[in-house]
Amino acid sequence: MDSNRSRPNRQRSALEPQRSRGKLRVASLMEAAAAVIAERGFESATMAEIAARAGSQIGSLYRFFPNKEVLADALIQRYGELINEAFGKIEGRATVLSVYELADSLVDFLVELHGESRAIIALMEARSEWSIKRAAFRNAALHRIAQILMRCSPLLRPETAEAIAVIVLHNMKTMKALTLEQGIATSPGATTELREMNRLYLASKLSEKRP
Amino acid sequence: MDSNRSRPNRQRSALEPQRSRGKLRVASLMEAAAAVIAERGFESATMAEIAARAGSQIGSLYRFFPNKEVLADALIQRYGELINEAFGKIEGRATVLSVYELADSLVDFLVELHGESRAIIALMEARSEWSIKRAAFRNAALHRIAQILMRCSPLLRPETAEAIAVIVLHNMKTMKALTLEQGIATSPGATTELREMNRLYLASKLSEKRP
Amino acid sequence: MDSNRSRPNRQRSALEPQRSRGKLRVASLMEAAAAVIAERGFESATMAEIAARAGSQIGSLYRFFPNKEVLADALIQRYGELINEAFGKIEGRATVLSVYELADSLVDFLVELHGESRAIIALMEARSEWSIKRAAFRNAALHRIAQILMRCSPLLRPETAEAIAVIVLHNMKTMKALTLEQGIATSPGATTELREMNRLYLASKLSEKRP
Amino acid sequence: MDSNRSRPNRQRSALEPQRSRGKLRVASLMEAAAAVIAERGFESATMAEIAARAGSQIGSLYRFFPNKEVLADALIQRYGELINEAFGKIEGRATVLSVYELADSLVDFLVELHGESRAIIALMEARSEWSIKRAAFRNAALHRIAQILMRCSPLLRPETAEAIAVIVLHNMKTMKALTLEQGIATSPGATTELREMNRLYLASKLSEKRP
DNA sequence: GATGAATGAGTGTTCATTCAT
DNA sequence: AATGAATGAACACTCATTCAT
Repeated sequence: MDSNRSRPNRQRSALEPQRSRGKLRVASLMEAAAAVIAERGFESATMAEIAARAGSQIGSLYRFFPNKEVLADALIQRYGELINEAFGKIEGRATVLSVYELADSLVDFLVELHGESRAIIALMEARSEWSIKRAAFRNAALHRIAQILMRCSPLLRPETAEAIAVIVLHNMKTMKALTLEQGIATSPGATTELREMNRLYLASKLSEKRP
Repeated sequence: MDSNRSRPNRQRSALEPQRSRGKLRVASLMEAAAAVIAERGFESATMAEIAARAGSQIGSLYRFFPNKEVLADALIQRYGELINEAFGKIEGRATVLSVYELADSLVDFLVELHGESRAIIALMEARSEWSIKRAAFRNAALHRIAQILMRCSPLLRPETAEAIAVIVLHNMKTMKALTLEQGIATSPGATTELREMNRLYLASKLSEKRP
Repeated sequence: MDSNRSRPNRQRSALEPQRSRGKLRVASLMEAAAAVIAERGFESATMAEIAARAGSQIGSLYRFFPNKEVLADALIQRYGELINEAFGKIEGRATVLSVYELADSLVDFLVELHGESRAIIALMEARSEWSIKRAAFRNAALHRIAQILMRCSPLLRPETAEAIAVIVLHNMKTMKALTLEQGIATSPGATTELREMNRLYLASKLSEKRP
Repeated sequence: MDSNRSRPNRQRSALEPQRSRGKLRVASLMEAAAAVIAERGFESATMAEIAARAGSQIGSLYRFFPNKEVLADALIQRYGELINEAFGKIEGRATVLSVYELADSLVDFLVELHGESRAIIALMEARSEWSIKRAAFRNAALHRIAQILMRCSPLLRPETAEAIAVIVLHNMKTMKALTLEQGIATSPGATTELREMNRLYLASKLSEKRP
C-alpha cells in the first residue's frame, strides 16, 4: 500500500517560516530528514524519527511540512538548487575543459556533492508514481547535462544530447553507489573502470563534433 | 495468545511442497509475489496482497514461505537459476562472438530474461544488509560475468575482470531500467547510446588482450 | 510497508507521560492491564482488550508502553513499590510482634494488599525466563522477608533465613490463592490450616534463636 | 481470548484406537504433548509442534484428539491414573509409616512421579474455567490425600482432613516447583525447610489423634 | 507556536481446526 | 487411515496524521 495511511493533508507546500527561529528549525528538520532517509530509505524513514533526530517534536515537523510527501519534495527541491549551482560551474568551464576532464567532472559530480546526496538517491529510487516533482527533478538534471554537452560540442543534435545525458546520469549514479559501498563488497578497481568507460564514451561522442 | 506471536518464524528456508496441489500453489504464489514486488517494491508489497493476487489465503502463503524474507530469497534463487543458465549460454559462445556481439549479449541480457526480472531488481535495490543471499546473488553474477570476459580475453587479470564485471553489471541493470520505463520519460535513443558505450568500453578492455 | 514492522520496539522502559491527560491515561491503562491480566493470565491478555477496557485506542497504549513486556514490567514495578512499603511496616514492628503475630502478618501480607495482586501473581507464574525484572522482584521479596526474619531472630544465619523466606513466600502466595478461589472449590478451613502451619513452622525456626 | 480459535469440534472424547499401531501412535502423541506443554505451557504449546515432536502429522493428531482441550483432558486423565496408583501405595502403608515418613512421602510425591508431572502442573495452572475435568482432578487428589490422612489418624473429622489436604497439596506442588528450578535461583536449603515445615505441620495435626 | 497525546487502519505473522486426496 | 494443504480470525505492533492544551 502507499504511504498515505490516513487522513492525509493534501495541502501541497511547505510553510515558509517567517522568523529566523523557524528557519533554523526548518533547516535542522530537513537535515534530519535527509539523514534518516539516507539511512533507511524513504518508506522506512518515519516522521517520528526525523523529528526526534532534529530535536523537534512531531507536531513541529507537521507544522512546516504538512505531510511526508511535501517533506520529500522540499528535500528534492533544495538539492535541486545545489545541483543547479554545481552544474552551472561545470557549464561555465565546459569550453575550457578537455573532454576527459569534462567526463570526469560529470561522473564525479554526485560524489563530490556531499551532504544529502544519498538521501536524494533514496528518494529518486522510491516509486516514481509518487511525485511529479521527482520526475521534474530528473528531467532538469537531464537538461542541464545535455546543455553542458552541447556547449562542449555545439554540433550535437539536442535529441542526441538528451540521450547521452541519460547515460551520463546513470553513470553518475553508479559512481555514487560505488563510492558508498566502497570497501564493503565491490572490487576497488571498479571506480577506475567506470571513469574510464565514461571518458571513452564521451570522447567518442563529443570529440568528433568539436569545432 | 502466546508470546511467540511476536517472534517471527526464523526457519530459514521455504517449505518444499509435497503434493501437486501444493506445487501449483507455490508457483502461483511466487508469480504473484514477483508481480506485486515489481509493482510496489519489496517493502510496500504486502503479504496479504500477494496472497490475494495468487487467489490464496494468507495462511497458505505462510505455509510455504515462513516469512517475507524467505519469499524474497526464493524469488532471487529461482531467478538466479535462470540467470545461470543464460550466462552459461553466453559463456559457451564467448570465443566465437565478436567483441561487439559479446558486449551486446551482455547489456541485453537482463532485458531478454523476462518474467520476474523487474521484481528481482526491486529486491536488489532493497537495503542489501537484509539478506546474505542477495549479496551472494550479486557476487555470483559478477563471477559469471568475469569468467565470460576472461574466456573471451584470456590474458585479462582476474581482478581486472572483476572490476569490469561490476561496470558491465551496472550497464545491464541500466538497460533493463531503460526498457522498463520506455515511453514514459526517457528519450528513445538512450538504449542505443548505452549499447554503444558498452561496446566501446568492452572493445577497449578486451580487444588488446585478445590472442 | 517496511520490514521493521516485524521487529518489536525494544526500547526497554515505559514512557513517562508529560501531561496530566497522559498521566490519567497511563493510570487507567495500568489498571485495565491489571484487570485483564488477572482475568486471563499474561499470555491470553490481549493488548487490544487492555486498551479497550481503559477506554483507549491501541495506539495510546503503545505510546506509553512500547510492548507487552514493558507493560508487565511496569505493573510489577508499581506493585513492588507497594510491597516494599508494606514490608517496611512489618519490619518496623518485627521486634515487638510475637512470633505468631509475625507469622500471621506475613501469610496475610499479599491478601491484605489489594489492587493488582492477582495480576502480579499471574505475571510471576508466566515463564520466568521472560523478564529479569520478574526474577529481581522475587529476589527482592525474598530479601525483605529474610531481613524481617533476621531482625526478629538475630542469631539466624543469613542462608537459613533465605531458605525460610522461600517457604514463607510460597505460603504467602498460597494464602492469596486460597482467598481468591474462596467459595468456589476449597474447603473453608484451609486458610485456618495454612495460618496454623505457618505459625508452627516459624515458631520452630525463630523462637529458639530468639535472644 | 480462549483457545477455540475457529470452528471448534465439540465432540468430547479422544478416539479409542483399535489396533496396536494406533495405540502406539496415541502414546507417542501424548508423550510429545506432555513434553511440549511442560516446556512451553499449555497455551504456547502448538498442535503442530506436538505432532512434529511425535513424528506425526497434524492430521493424525486431530484424528485421535479432536481438539486441544481433549488432548489436555486425556493427559490429565492418564496422569490421574498414575497418581491414583501412587496414592494407593502410600495409603496401603499409611498405618505402618511414622508421621514423619508419611509427611515426607506426601511432600515428595509429585517429585518422585517423573514423566509428565511438569506438564500436568502447567495444565492445572492454566485458567481453570477451561475444564471441569481439571477441577475434578484436583478434587480427586484432595480426596485421596484426605483419605490417607484419615487412615493414618482415624479420629480426624473429614472436613478437617480435607482442609489439611488442601495445604498438603500446595506443599506438594511447592516441592515440585522447587526441584524444577533447583540450582537456577532458589537457595538450596529451601527443600529441606519445606520438608521440615510439612513434617511439623502433619505431626501436629495427626499425632494427637492417633490411636 | 510548540508540545505531545490521540487515532485507527494497516502490517507481518501465528495457529487451531477442517478437508481433499 | 494418513497426509499435508487450506482457512481465516486473531494478535502484537507501527506510523502517518490530527488535535487539544
